[in-house]
Amino acid sequence: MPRRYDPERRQRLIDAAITVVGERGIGALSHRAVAAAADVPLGSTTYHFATLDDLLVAALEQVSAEWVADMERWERDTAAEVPLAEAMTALVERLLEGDRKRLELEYELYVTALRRAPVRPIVAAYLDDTAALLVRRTGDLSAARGVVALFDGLLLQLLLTGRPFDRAAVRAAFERVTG
Amino acid sequence: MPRRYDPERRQRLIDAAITVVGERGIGALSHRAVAAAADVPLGSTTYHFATLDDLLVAALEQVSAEWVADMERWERDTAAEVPLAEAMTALVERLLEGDRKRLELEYELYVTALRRAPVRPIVAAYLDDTAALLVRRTGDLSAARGVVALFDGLLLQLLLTGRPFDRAAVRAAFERVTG
DNA sequence: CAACGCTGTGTACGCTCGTACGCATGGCAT
DNA sequence: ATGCCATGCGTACGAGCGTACACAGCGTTG
Repeated sequence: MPRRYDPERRQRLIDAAITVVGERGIGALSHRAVAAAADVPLGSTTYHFATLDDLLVAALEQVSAEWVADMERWERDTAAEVPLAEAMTALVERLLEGDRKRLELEYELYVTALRRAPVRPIVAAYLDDTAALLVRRTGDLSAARGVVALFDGLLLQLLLTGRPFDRAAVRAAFERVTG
Repeated sequence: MPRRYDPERRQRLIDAAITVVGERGIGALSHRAVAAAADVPLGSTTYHFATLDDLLVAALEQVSAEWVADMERWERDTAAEVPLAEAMTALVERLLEGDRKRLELEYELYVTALRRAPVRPIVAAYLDDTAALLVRRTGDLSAARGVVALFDGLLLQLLLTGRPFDRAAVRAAFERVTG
């Protein structure tokens, strides 16, 4: 294979890692899998990311940043008059209709943080950022955290059971917690 | 090693698997790790559980069953007059003071179910059983599911951030959702 | 009491993996 | 123009893994 000049190599490896993890789970992340997905030789991955944890952290940081940016966009685009419960319900519905693999990855990220210290700050930042975002609507930080908790719990339930999305039930739950 | 007659072998392997998974995570589960933890030869684990998934499912079924039994005991021992929000808050507090590894395992079980089909029924049963339990208090199934969602979301947040348990905030959240 | 079959044991094969390392190459600073 | 060093590439090593399998011992059934 001819040597290829590739100044974006590092970023492309991160993207490939996200693809691998999104499609096959964090457990399937390996230097080799990423190398194959990015179509680069094995040695290249170990050059840019000496250990597998480095690669995992870089990938999850990007996933998390994109997720938070998404939430910020959502908050900005939601009129202040819309009741929070309604907005949250619509958000859950939109997410479930979208890329489920991405949601699964998000929650895999959560649980990975439980066991792997280097991942903890990423999740902590996500939780803080999201709560800070919702404070604009709830006015109270504890309440915002409660909304995040309900949001995560409901999404997990819906993903796990595959139960059809019940707008009324979800909205009722959010109404109680945001009321 | 002399042959040992051991009619409880299978159960002891399951217990060993739970120990391994609890201490080092589901990713660390292997025939060899379980064999070492149970102090039996490798061949024995493959005899009782032909594939690793069989072993994982058996272990997680037991974990889940114990968990549900715990919840049932808790519900039975909580006087009907105690407001649900107060009871839930006390439960969360008790759990956080207890064995955190066990909680981590519980949520690892959740996320594992997202990717591994054989584990899904276990989690689905847990969710159904827990909601059925709480219906006795809420009277309404959707509301019960909402309580479970908030419960899981809050526990995850507290485990992940390591933030100190804030009884007032947790209770306020449950009070809102339990109306 | 015999033989069948369930249970227990040790070993081996083939695979994937993380990681290390030596060499090649060419962009860029000088 | 040139030389340096960041980057790219291929390979190799040792470890851990799932799984298969042949053989050994003993409880049970007839």
